[in-house]
Amino acid sequence: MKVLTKKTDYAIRALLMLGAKQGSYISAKSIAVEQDMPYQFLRGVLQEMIRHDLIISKEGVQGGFMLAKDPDEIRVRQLIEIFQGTVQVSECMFRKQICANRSRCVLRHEIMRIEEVVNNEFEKVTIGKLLRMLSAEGNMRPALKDGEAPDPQTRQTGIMN
Amino acid sequence: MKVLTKKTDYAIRALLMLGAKQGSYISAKSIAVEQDMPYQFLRGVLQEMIRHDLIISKEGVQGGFMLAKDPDEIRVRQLIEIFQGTVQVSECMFRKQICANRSRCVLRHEIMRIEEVVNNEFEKVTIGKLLRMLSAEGNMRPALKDGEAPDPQTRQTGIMN
DNA sequence: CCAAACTGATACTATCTTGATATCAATTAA
DNA sequence: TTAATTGATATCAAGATAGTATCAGTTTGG
Ligand code: FES
Ligand code: FES
Repeated sequence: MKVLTKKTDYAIRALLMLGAKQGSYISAKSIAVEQDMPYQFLRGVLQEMIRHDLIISKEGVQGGFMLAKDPDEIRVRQLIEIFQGTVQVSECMFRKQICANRSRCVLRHEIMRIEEVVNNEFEKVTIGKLLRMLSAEGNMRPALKDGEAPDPQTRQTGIMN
Repeated sequence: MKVLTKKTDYAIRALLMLGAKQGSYISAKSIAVEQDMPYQFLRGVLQEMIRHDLIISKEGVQGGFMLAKDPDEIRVRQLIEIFQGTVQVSECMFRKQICANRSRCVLRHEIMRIEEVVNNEFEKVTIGKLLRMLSAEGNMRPALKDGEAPDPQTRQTGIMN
């Protein structure tokens, strides 16, 4: 079971980059290069976030993207909703035979409670919170220079594979 | 985001049927018919559960499947693990640039905590618990007779669509 | 003004996961 | 002995996710 898909993953990381340089426009290309994401794919993700008013854009030379709101108001929960849809229990359980009364179904009840817990937790995690953690712990890394290979050390330690 | 896949869904429902008639062998066919599941697909699910010692089987005429343990010891969590694998946060986040130190990463920390909460909750839900709820609330329904159409009333009310 | 650096929009392809089917051998009860 | 059953496995279909390509429109700096 995968909690975060690539789109959500890329979205969060892109937002963190924008959050780290608030006030200036950052191009999709620079994000893609620095964070090693597929350019066109990332662009789609960014456009989706524009539609949801999380970021704004400027076209043309020197254009790019910028946060549209306070990082503390951008919640991972919303990102998950945007890119992965709301949590669904199962297409269904217990069709005909069982569960004559849906509202009283235990399993359904349990699962909806769990769903709520998960949502509440992701609600608490904001881009702002993540940004503060990153800067506080000095985890921010310099971008790769042109043609430079990613540090293999980093690949193994700092990263979830 | 889908919490339970078809396999887990079918597994739970099959186990409930077995649990409702403990001590006798129930054939895959009768489960498939009664619960309206694809026969061969269900068989795969049942075999997987045999491999994990949740049920036992008897071959040949009058053969079928039977619970291998107390319903209270069959946990939805284990079923999810069997059919959907353990919860994965994301294939990865924050590769090169960010998260030099994986163990200190906020997001990772948050997500793992959430994962634990979810697992704990599903751990509590057992087949036995579900069985008791079902019988207590009179939710058990008679099987469909040959060629009989599912009650449309039931389709709309008793069921999660 | 024009070329280059950008985003907007959208269509397409590839890959992976899930869901479903099909087949054949082995077993067992009547 | 035959029909009902499971064991094992191979294959296919459908859907979701991931990634690519293209072209039109906008902006800026020379
Ligand atoms: S599981 Fe759907 S109503 Fe009970
Ligand atoms: S998200 Fe992977 S280590 Fe932080």
